[in-house]
Amino acid sequence: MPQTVPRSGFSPPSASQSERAVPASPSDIHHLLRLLGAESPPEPMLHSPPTHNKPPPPYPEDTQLLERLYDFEAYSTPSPSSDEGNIPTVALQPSSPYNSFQYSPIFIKEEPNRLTVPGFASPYPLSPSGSSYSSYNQYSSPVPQHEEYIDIEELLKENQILQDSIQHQYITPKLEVEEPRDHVLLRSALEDTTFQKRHNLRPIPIELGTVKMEESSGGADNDVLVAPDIDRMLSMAIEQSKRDVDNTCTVLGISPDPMQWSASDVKSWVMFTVQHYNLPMVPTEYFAMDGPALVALSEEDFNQRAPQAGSTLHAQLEIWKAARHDSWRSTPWAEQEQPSPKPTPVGLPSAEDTSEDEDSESAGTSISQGGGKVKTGSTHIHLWQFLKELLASPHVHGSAIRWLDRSNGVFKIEDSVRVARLWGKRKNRPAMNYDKLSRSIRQYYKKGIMKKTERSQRLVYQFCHPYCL
DNA sequence: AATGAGGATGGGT
DNA sequence: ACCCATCCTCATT
Repeated sequence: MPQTVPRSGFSPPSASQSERAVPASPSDIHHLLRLLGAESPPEPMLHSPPTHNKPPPPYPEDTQLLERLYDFEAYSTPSPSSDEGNIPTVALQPSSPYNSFQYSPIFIKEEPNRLTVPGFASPYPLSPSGSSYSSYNQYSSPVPQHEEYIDIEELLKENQILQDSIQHQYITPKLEVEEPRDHVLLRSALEDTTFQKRHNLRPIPIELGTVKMEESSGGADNDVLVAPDIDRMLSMAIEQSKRDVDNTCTVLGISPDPMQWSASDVKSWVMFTVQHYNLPMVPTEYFAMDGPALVALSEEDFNQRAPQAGSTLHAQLEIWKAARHDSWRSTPWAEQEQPSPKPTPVGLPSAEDTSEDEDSESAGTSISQGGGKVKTGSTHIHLWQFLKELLASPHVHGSAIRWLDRSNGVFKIEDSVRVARLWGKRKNRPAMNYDKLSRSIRQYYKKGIMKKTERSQRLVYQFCHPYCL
């Protein structure tokens, strides 16, 4: 049992008692910082089994995990046509949908086929034809491309302002190392590297001298992080993770409550998370289930389905589950503003507790504080432009809408409900549905923006030139 | 039941 | 005027 520290104004969202333990002794911190500063990552066991006696499962890539945590790309913003967003992440795809339609073929990593593992029979076998698996090859894993560089002076300036944040960012992985099993929530929360990505930073060791707190000039040892500071750091890290959850909700158009997810939502979430953390591709057949079923899976279940990505997926799901029950839940998720230090929304009765979250997703401007904005985009966007935006982010929306024939502007709406939901969110039309959306699309026939496909197929539309360019 | 086609109407810009 | 959003009927899958 790790050493614990008195809780002081920090309470992880519905974390079990075992998850509340925080390693905080000076030796721990020193050890962690040393590990952080070292170029070689610590034990490749970010998601190691509960006991240290047990040999770690094979995670071939985990020796580079720490590095990956600083490298992985963030999802792109869904509305490049608007410049109001300021998401502190590096766009995965080209930033504009109007010049980014050719994604180069990218080889993706794939989870080894668990069906070949002796002694394990997956309840979610590949489809008979095996074709459904390959259909996701287009959702390529991100290719690290650090094309964003900033002025060093600007960076230094911001470094000063955000010094606390920086410390959090760098300290987090160590806690994970030290607490491989516990702090499931924190483990994932602390994986956030928004700041690094924003500034194209490499992890650099933080000298303890710079970590000391302004207020702790008294008798406290300069080399010691006092408990409240750690609490504060963890709290901020969790806040960041909440923002990520929130952003992901908006981007994917799914509820923040995994229990509300449909099978399609689960698929989207799995794909997104795998992509987001640069994990090996997971056959979505293994997670062909709805939200409640997914929630019911144990970590072992996750690992069986995805030996390399399972732990992270499970940890991420823990975050979502926890966030669901946290204080910020009372805010309609589609327009959540992140409660910064004070998470108590005033005057907001928690009446709308559960159940109809899926329907309460009124559109919103979604501007979150602190960690950046949820890019919602302009309300005055045209439908055809919006559809192209979604099409331009196959890694995010590929399960909802995708190109069938890019060169001819033929696309298919795979999830009419979600596309309509996203459209309604963008246009601030909570009552939007596919019936109305499709009516608008059909208006394009007359306007020459779209046309009927030669062989009419359900949910398949085609842009006219030059709108498909 | 979900989707497609298209008329009618009204609102917002 | 334009672009939907909404509601509607009827046809098709």
